[in-house]
Amino acid sequence: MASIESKITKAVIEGVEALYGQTVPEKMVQLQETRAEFEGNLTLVVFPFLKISRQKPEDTAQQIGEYLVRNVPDVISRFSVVKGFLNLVISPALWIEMLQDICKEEKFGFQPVTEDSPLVMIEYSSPNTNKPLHLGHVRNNLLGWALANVMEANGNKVVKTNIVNDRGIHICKSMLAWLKYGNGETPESSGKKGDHLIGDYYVSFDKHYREEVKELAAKYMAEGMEEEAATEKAKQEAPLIKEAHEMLVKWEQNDPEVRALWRKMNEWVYAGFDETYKALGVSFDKIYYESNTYLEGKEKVEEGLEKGFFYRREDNSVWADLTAEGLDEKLLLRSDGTSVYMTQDIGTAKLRFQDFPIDKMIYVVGNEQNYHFQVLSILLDKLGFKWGKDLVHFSYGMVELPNGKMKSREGTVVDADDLIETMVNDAKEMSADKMKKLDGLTEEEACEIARIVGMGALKYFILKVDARKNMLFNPEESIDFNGNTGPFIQYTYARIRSILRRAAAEGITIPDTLPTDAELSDKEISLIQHMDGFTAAVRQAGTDYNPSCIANYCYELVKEYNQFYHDFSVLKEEDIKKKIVRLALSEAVSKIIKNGLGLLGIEVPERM
RNA sequence: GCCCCUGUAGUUAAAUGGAUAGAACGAAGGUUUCCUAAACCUUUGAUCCGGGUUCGAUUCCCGGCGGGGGUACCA
Repeated sequence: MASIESKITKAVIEGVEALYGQTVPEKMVQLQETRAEFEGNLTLVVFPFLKISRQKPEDTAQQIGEYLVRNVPDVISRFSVVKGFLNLVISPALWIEMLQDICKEEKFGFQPVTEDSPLVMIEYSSPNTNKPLHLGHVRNNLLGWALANVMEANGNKVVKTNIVNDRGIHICKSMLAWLKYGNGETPESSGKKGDHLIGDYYVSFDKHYREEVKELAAKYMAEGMEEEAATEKAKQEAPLIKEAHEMLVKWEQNDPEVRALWRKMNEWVYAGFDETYKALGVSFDKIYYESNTYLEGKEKVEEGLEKGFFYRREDNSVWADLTAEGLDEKLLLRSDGTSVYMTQDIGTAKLRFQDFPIDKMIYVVGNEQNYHFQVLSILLDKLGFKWGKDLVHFSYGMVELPNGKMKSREGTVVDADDLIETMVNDAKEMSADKMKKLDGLTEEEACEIARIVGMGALKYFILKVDARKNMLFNPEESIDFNGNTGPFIQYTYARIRSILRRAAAEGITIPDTLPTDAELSDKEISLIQHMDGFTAAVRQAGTDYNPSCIANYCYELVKEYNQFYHDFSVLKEEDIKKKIVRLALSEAVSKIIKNGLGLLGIEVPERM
């Protein structure tokens, strides 16, 4: 409708000028879909013009309507006025034309990427290497992947990147526990996925550490300390944590043994992550490791110090004073010279800037980091990164469970691998009895469909929610395959494909030129009109950085098609023109579903 | 304390400042000689409170109340 809407917008602007002698900005022309209870396809809201026309809403609408029918009769065949709303009936031939465009265009609604397109880098996932991925990571990965697709569909060159937090005290904890309690266990010997193996040792460390703290605190209390102070001291003095710190120091000093173990264990974790990423269907163009970037960050901070952006305190720690920007002072280097989170992000930025001519940087990170990115933006800008000031923190909400927040220590995390397996298995069970109707499917094909549907359910469940909002993940509801769910949309796709296969078998294909004089029912027009909304949904997802509107759009479209599907027969229609139009409609809907879900990283099955 | 985000049916969640707030799940009922019933239809039920701007406010502004997050040597 881009074309229809812009035609009308132009005509309205001309009309207002001819009638009332004033040019109005395009923004004032508000066109919306006509509500089902009134006749018409598009509705112009005339309230904004009242000040110019100096007449009653009804009269203004009537005058504009008459002007349009007179001047663009090929676009608008007739109109009606309800209060301040001018309902326009669009000429049927235009709808057919639009339908044809949708069918022809392979990537309907997308903008082409050219050499001159801006380069957008998207960072997402960003795991720690001491534990497997959980539900929170799943939301991050799905959003990051979808956002990358959306940016590309809006005509940007996209580089997907991951920063792996592969160093620090937490990794040392896993390493230490493995040395102490591991008996040389490996992924091969235990049959565990590498990331789960390491995660288990992280948990094991925590368990032993807490025991030590408890004992030590009891000892301090026996010596007369208050409970709180005793616990605090015990946390710092426990032998295990001291050992872990020693290990971290050795790591920083490049101790060969520690480094070798670190490398070995990280490799196990990466192998595990790769499996999970593959199952989620996400990938990266470039992976950065914090062990390579944290030193760069220190250098960059020193540089900023020399230039006078930052200052050093008496205890040797380095700070940025952001009070002028209305923020606090922020630590950049600890008094012992070691780096913090912010330092590492600055170093990573430096490397990225060296590697790519980045025009825009998007960080997909949870909303608990809002303040961090506000500060990072200012710091990068000060340090001379041209994209620093406008960096986008794609800030998504937490995932909560019915019984509260996820906490790894309390064992209330939902593991990503478990979740994926459960979803796919449920899809398999679900389809087992439905599959009877699909003869000739091999076991392998049935499994593939179950995988597509199970993952579709999971992805859609997460992506349909506004990214900024915290969401509740109810494991039972997420497996639902009815209602506003991925499988519901996939099912419609499969049915349409089935219709098209049958039509092809009957020797009916959609011609390059659709019959422009075919009759269209209101439902068919409304469906074509909705299809065009896809373009707007893709644009909006790109400007708002919010994939959820695409998910909701697809659902609306499918719902509408399903009603159509039940009211009309596509294949049994005798009027060949109508039949072709309905086939074209079905084809167009299936194409949009495929493109739309594709943006979300959801596959569509040819049959299910 | 200060800063940021958020508040819509029992639940999960839509709505560039536009018409009677649109769905899904749940609950109750109905539809299949018909292109895939994983479908469709009917019934049930909601904008936290108080002001303001506007022809018009779920949306924007101010003040309460509720929920979440951050808050300087954790990442």
